[in-house]
Amino acid sequence: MASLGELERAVMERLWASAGPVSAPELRDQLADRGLALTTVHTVLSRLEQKAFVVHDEARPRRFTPRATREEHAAELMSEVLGQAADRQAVLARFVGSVGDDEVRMLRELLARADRATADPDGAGAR
Amino acid sequence: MASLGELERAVMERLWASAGPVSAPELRDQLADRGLALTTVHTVLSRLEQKAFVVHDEARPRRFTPRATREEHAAELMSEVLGQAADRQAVLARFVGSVGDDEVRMLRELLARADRATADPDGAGAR
DNA sequence: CATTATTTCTACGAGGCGTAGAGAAGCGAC
DNA sequence: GTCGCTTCTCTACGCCTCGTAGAAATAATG
Repeated sequence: MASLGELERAVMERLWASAGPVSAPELRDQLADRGLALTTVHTVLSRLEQKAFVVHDEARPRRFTPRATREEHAAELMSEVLGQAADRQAVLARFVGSVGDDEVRMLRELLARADRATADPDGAGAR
Repeated sequence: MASLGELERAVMERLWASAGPVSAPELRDQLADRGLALTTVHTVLSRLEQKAFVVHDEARPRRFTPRATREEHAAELMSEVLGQAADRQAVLARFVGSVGDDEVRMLRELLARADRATADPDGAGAR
């Protein structure tokens, strides 16, 4: 996956933090502390679009939406790293070992849920 | 964590694939298909050292060793991505959902092991 | 010591990214 | 419909990273 520069990341954070689509002028205002010109925001947005991080609608002014949620993006990155590894088990072992107790608990719970979903694909028994 | 360029990554792969420390001339030979000058290899190695990806000994010629194994590195990357996320549970949920059955099995096994380790920190009961 | 191998220092070109101006195009007020 | 403001597109430029390597210094070896 393409990586993001500093400003690109900041813009993505704003988009992710927003409930709905956001226009370039709105982004410029939300990033007012940086004192960016509107055209700068436009440039960054078009680069983010090239990298398939955002899409825009046809409204005027154009409003931009992230292609994935922040969480989807993070999970994609993690999967990508894992997927490139030859010895996935070793990677996962290190990962589980390095992550905090909270995360281990979360994983356990998620795996238990995945278990139920596998045994009962429609989830009928859980409703 | 700093990211790696194309050649930098190729060099790391070579180092990871090697049993022990590797010298610059050896690396040049192992990457012979690229036809690199020895100085190019040196430059890359010193950049990798700046980024703390490798260390070298004091022998002559200098021999280079990765700071972490390939698996440690991958796990670090994954932890880093997860660590930066606000909603880790959501990220982990997506991650578990996107990963294959094999990986889910591995995770289950690893968590079970972590369980035993927690209940029995010295691992005495497992020996 | 002379020659060869290694290491360090410096540099340069390409590409990514932060930055923004110039000019075109759309939109609301009159 | 024209005017003025807002937005959008195109182009550019400087900095930094990375692939690349020469030149010069230093170490090893016969």
